[in-house]
Amino acid sequence: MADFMNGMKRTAYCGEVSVDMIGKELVLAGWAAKQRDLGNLIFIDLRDRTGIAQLAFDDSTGRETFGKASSVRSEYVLMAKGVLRRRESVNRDIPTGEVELYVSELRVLAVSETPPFDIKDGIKTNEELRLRYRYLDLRRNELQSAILMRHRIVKLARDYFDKNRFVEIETPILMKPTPEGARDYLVPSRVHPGKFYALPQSPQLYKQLSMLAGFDRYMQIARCFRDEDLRADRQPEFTQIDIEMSFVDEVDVQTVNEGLMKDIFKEIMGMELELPLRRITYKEAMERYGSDKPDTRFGLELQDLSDILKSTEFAVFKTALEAGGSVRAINIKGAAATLSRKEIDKLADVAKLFKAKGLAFTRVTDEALSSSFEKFLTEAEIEAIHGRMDLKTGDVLLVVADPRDSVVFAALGALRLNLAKRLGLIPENTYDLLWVTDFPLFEYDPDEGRYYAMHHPFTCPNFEDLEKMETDLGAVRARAYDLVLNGTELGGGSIRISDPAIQRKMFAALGMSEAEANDKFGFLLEAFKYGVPPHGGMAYGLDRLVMLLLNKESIRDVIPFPKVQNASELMTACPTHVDTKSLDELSIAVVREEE
RNA sequence: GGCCCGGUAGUUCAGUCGGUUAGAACGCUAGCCUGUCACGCUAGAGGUCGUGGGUUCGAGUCCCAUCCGGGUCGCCA
Repeated sequence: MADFMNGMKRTAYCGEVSVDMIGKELVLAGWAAKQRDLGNLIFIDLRDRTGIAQLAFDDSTGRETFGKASSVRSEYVLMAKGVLRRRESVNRDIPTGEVELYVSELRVLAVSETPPFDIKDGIKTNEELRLRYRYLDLRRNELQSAILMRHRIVKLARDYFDKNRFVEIETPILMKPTPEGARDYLVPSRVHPGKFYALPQSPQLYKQLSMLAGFDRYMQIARCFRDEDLRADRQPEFTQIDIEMSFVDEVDVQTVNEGLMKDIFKEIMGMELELPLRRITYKEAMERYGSDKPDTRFGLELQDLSDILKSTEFAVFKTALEAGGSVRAINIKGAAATLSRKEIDKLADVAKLFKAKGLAFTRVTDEALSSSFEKFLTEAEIEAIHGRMDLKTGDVLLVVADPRDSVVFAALGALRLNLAKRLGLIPENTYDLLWVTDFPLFEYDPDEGRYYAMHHPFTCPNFEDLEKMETDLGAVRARAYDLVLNGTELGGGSIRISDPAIQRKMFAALGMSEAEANDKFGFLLEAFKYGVPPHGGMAYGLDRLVMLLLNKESIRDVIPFPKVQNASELMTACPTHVDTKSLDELSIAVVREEE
């Protein structure tokens, strides 16, 4: 049976014992990371969340205590009282390596089975196993420091916004389903058979109503839920740092958030951020980087060749241009040596993944120039392209043409990232933070044949584009902005519509009747009759921020208890079946279920 | 829903052209060991080769299906 803790109180953390505590009697507590039994001499590495301290036992140690020490195995929970002394041989690899606790009393508070994998940093264990035993994986320093960084960022954000007179307001977790946008997680109502709540995809409407209520500056560390497929940087349940402000324009919101970023980079990373941050428009981001979340840590920028080729006879380019599309290219400087014909064919597969029909190229080596398309062009066209692209010996030019600009951007944008990674063009330990502004208000869905709100239907149009709300939806710009870090969207926000007339235009543009708008958002429209301050806000993905700051590949590495790709949790094995009684109470009949 | 990658002792992996008793390291168990810290030495245990089916004289290896995990496209207002 395990020992009790009675009468013993921890007096120090393992990682914090130091030479100036030598001679003091201390009580340490933690997990046995390692036991080294040398016969008449035993050492135990005791681990807690601050680090490791060495416990020492020898033949002057009481027989019972020595016996316990020799029975200790990995992950036993121990409490040890003793006097801190200088080690006979110092370990320079750990901060506490000059001292050890010479133990007079040892309590084994809990034994442990041999853990299914080693609990140490840098292990290469299969993630499935680590997730099944997440509580063991979380004992590792690597994960502990990620969770600690989360804590520090959240604390810092709360302090920062408090200092700037923001109020943290808790918004409901059970709320009205929102039919547009991501799929909702639904929660059945027992009291209202056949009716459902939804978990929030974001506290959007409540934070806007908080502005209407006069709180003026709102913030929340908000848990959000989206029932969509997962990715390395996407979980069904995630955390946002969510804010909303009244009597502000875009720059006011951005300025407050830049201040937070500056504090985070300074306090967490020890880096000075230059403010104001760089701003580029959506249009420029797409044209130069082929992405609305451009990674600008490296070049490989896109160039438009459409004007040079406007009267070309080459069918591939000609049909793209005649249909209103474009021909664009990137020059991969000096890559001819590394990119063989075969490699370029593989790049074509990448482009095809993004619906490009093919990838045209020119490869210039010392020996020869090989090109998939130049034989179809005139001398003048070739010369103009080489000039604009600065094409020299050793370079590889990649060209994508398509009737849809979006395909050209997506394909070249993906190639750009792919090549930068492969060729090692991305500098390490560089954090490139910028605003992308002037997003389009609408996005066309060719399948449905209609426009959707790119952000959400409460995003304010740019006033200069108001008349286009009736004539040219695709050209209307939104007062929306994204914060981008190293090619990942960290957060986004907008100035909201506070004018009922503009809101009506918005719903009309989305093909939503007045009745439909009232049914879905009636409470908001009603509220907006009673004095709406101009307002706007922003939300950041906390998980992504921590992931990027720690240079992790996956968001799972910074979430304490994450879900796997099929949205289940391996440790508790949820979701799960529920008993018929529970379903009956909810008036729910299951028509199809998983084994 | 589509495509791609992976699954062999507790863990990380190797396993040749389909061939006889499936290996290594670490971990684990036992014994010895007074300055270790990747302790050392000796001995030992440990396998449904993800699962099911098929081809074959013979399958970890080939084929089909399926499960699990990862990446990605669609999706993510």
